[in-house]
Amino acid sequence: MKGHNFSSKREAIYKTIASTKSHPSAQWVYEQLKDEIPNLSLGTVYRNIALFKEQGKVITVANVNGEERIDADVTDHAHFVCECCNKVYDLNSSELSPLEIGLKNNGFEITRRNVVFYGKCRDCKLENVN
Amino acid sequence: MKGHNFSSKREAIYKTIASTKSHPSAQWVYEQLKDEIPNLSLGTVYRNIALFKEQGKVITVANVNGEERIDADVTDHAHFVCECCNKVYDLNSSELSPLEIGLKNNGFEITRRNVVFYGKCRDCKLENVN
DNA sequence: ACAGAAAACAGGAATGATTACTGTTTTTAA
DNA sequence: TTAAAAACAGTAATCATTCCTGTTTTCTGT
Repeated sequence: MKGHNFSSKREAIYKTIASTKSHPSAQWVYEQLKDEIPNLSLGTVYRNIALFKEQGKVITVANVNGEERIDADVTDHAHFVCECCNKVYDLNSSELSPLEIGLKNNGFEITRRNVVFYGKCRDCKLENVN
Repeated sequence: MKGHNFSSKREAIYKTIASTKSHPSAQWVYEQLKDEIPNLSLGTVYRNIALFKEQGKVITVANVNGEERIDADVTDHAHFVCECCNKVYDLNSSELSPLEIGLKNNGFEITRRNVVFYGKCRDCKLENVN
C-alpha cells in the first residue's frame, strides 16, 4: 500500500512545503533540501508530491511559467499570481457559492476549485515607474 | 511587425478555435485542420495561438492532463473541468468583485482571472453506477 | 532480533508538450 | 516587379515531469 511506510525524506519534503508561503515548485523544494539530504533525488520529490496530492495534503495552485506551484494549505482560498515577479499571494476564501449551487443543481459534482487572479503586485508596481 | 501580414493558415486556425465550444488543445486544432490543409505544421498552430493570446483574442482556460486548453470566448466567465471525461464546460460570470476590490485597494493590478471548478459532470455521473 | 515482503529510493532514461532554429515560401509596400 | 518582412514546414532542442531498474529501507509476524 502506497504511502504506508515511514520515510524521513517524505517527512522532510512535506515539512519544506508546509513551512513556506512561497507556493513552491518541485524544483524549489528539491533545492531547499539537497544540502541537508545530499542523496535526495528530484524524482523522489515529484513522487511524494503526487502522493500528498492523492492524500489531499497538498493542492496545485497554478502553473506559472510552465512550472506547477503547490500549497500545503488546503483550506479553501484563492490566489494572486504576479506575472512580473512570479510571486504567488494567498487571498481569502473565494465565496463562489452562487455558481457552485447552480452546478450542483444540474447534477455536477465539484471536488475542488481553483481561483487565480493574474496581474502585477503592489511591490512590482512601485518598483517600475513604467 | 508580428501578426501584421495576412495568412490563410492563421485565419483557419482562428476560425477552428472560435467555432468550437470544446475548449481545444493545440493538438486538437492541428488535427481538425490537417486534412483540409495537408502541409500545416503543428508549430504553426502553436505560434499562432501564442499570437492570439498576445492580441487578447484567445485565453488559456486550464491545463487538463498536461495539455493547455484554450478558448476564443474571452468574455469573463468561469469553467468546469470534468476529470472523468476531460470535457470543459462554460459557466456564467464568476462575480468575484469583493475579492477583486480588496486586491485593487491594496495596490494590486488585476489583468485577468481564472476560475475553474473540477469534478465529475452530470453525464459521467449518470454513466457510472460506481 | 530476524527474515521475507512491501515500500521507498537513486540515478538515469524516457516521455511529451511546447519552443527554437534554419532554410524556404508568401505577403506586403513602394 | 522587387526587396524586405513575415510566415511557414520540418525538424531538432528544451524542459518539466514520469517511468524504469536495481538497491536500500521499513514493516510485520514469528
